[in-house]
Amino acid sequence: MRVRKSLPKKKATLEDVARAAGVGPMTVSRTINGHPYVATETAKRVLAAVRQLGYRPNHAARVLTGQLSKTIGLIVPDLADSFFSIVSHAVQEAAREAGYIAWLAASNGDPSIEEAQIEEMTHHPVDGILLVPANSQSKYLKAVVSGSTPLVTIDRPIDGVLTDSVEVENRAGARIAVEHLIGHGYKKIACVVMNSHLQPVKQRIAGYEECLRHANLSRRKVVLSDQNAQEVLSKLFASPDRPDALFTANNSSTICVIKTLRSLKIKVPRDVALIGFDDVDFYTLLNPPVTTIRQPAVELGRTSTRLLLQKIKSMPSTSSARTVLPVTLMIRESCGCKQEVTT
Amino acid sequence: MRVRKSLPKKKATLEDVARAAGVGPMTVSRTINGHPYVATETAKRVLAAVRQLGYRPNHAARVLTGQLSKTIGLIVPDLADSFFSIVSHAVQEAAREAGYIAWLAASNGDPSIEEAQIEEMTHHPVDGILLVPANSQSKYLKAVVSGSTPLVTIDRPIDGVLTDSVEVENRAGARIAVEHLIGHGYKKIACVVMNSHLQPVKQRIAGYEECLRHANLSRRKVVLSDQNAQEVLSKLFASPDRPDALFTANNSSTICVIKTLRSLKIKVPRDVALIGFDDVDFYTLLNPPVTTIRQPAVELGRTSTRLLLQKIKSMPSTSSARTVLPVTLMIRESCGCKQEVTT
DNA sequence: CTGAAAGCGCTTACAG
DNA sequence: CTGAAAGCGCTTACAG
Repeated sequence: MRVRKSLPKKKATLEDVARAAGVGPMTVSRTINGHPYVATETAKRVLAAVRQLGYRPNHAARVLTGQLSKTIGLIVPDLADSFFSIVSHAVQEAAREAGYIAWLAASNGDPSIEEAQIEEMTHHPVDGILLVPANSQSKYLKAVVSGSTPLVTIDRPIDGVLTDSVEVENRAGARIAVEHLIGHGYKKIACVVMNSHLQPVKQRIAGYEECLRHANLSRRKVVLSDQNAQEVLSKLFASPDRPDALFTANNSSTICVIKTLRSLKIKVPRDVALIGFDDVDFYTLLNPPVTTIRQPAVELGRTSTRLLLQKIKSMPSTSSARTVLPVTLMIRESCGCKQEVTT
Repeated sequence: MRVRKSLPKKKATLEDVARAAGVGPMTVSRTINGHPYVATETAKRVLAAVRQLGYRPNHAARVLTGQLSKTIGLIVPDLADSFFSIVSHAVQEAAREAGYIAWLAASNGDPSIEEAQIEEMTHHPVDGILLVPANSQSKYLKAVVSGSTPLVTIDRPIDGVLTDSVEVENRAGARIAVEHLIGHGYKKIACVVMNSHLQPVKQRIAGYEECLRHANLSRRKVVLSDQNAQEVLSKLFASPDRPDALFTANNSSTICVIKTLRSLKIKVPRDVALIGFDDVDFYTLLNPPVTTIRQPAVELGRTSTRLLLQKIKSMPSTSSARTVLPVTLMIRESCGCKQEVTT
């Protein structure tokens, strides 16, 4: 813990330090920035003065002279969402460890808010932006990609342009889930989705279909909204070929389905099995505990931050790449597996 | 959506605009900042030039001349925590609406990280800081409060100094919870806590004790950790006067208790009733749904942001105040209440 | 209503 | 190894 006699009214400037150390401003600047060619003796005097005055370089002045701002922007649809909040926390941490500040913004999934945030960030300026695009088709985003601010997308790519992106194995993950259901002997596996316009969800659907086609089983995609869930699912389960298993392709659909099945008195996994994509801690507390595909949220945050920071250092000669992170099947009970009650 | 022919390599400066508009730099500055005394005709020309050049004021330059940075810092223990992530989202939103940037940082509950973050923020500088203190007793924090950066604490006060703080009715909320349990006829109500060093938790315990003292019932405080939960609770329920109801004073203890009771085959509410402090969406999905005291997380974020922004505007003549937000009893089934299954 | 001057605190060349 | 000069892009007084 630093001790300070009294909080100085005016913050010390580089010149103050120079005067106190009896050197020129440049020597202070060089010392602080770890430049070579500073006599060890001089450096000591400067450092002493810095400590004594509690000097901290003025950020604005540095930026004004063309230095990096050491700030990255992160834009997610919703900071309160469990998945994005984990990603955000990881980004914040990785940024801090690298001496970077994280400017966090939420778009609420609104492309116009997203655009305004990006405009602000690029002009502020930040050194780079981490983005979970609200709309993959956005023309504006395409233009940003070819702009001068390094950008890395998280979870979702931008259509039609080559960007650095960090995603998860959506397609393969869906296949793993569906294969597991097939392994249980289920024949009528339906895929339930909300927000089916999102890239990752589309990929999960593709994985689902691919897998069933392979197994020669019939496919059935059910698009849900919070409003029509009751009606759609009750119809689905009243139909002659009602499904014996469900693959819910994202968190919101998993929750919606669980709620609705309960009110319809359809028991999981007795009446229908269930595997969801995207894991949430609370799923272990549900009855039955929900089997899911877990996404590496922390890794997503750390990896994308690292990538962006690299890109910032090596601009503009960098080529873009897609990084795909593996997912894990978390076997619990909603899929039909039994599980011992262990502590 | 703004259209740009080509992304200009160099950003336009105020002087560029002045030249394009055929006026002096000051006139541009005044126009942009909405000062009076600019001829409407001139203003029009300036604005046209601004638009045409895609001019955006340079933030660093403004800050360097002593303007507000229009940035506030928010430090929470954990961005991934459901409660703090909701608060953070609200802060971010309220800040954006006011034209402010939110610099989000997580302390991980570590006072030394917290201190480093605050130092960085104050020197950056930010115009103000929103803080969920990791350690209420910190000497460092006390010093910060008397510093020149406006500070508002969220959820937890700083001991021994007068700060602006926005909290919730911890004490009264606990009383409401315990009174509800008493209303059910329970006589042996234990209070289970984790992290009992935190101010809000202490207040909840105080409310619990106050209420039971009033009702002339015996008190019993149980301090839990994830490691000893199994042992402590099994002992508790093996004892002759085992509790017939539990008040879990925070989210982590609620979850830990629910998990442990399950593995001990103790049914809620049949064998023991339960009310938790701090509500989480998922509690509605548990069996039984958990009755809780809900904290107004969004309001906490919005109110504290508003307060901080006010303080920034009116510094330094402001007096400090504690704002206490009301909580709500969310009656579900773990307390012993029956509930119709409604959609 | 408008503008030229000076300065915010730093850093990048340029000279020693 | 060290320093004086100029400038980053804006704004605050100060003059008209």
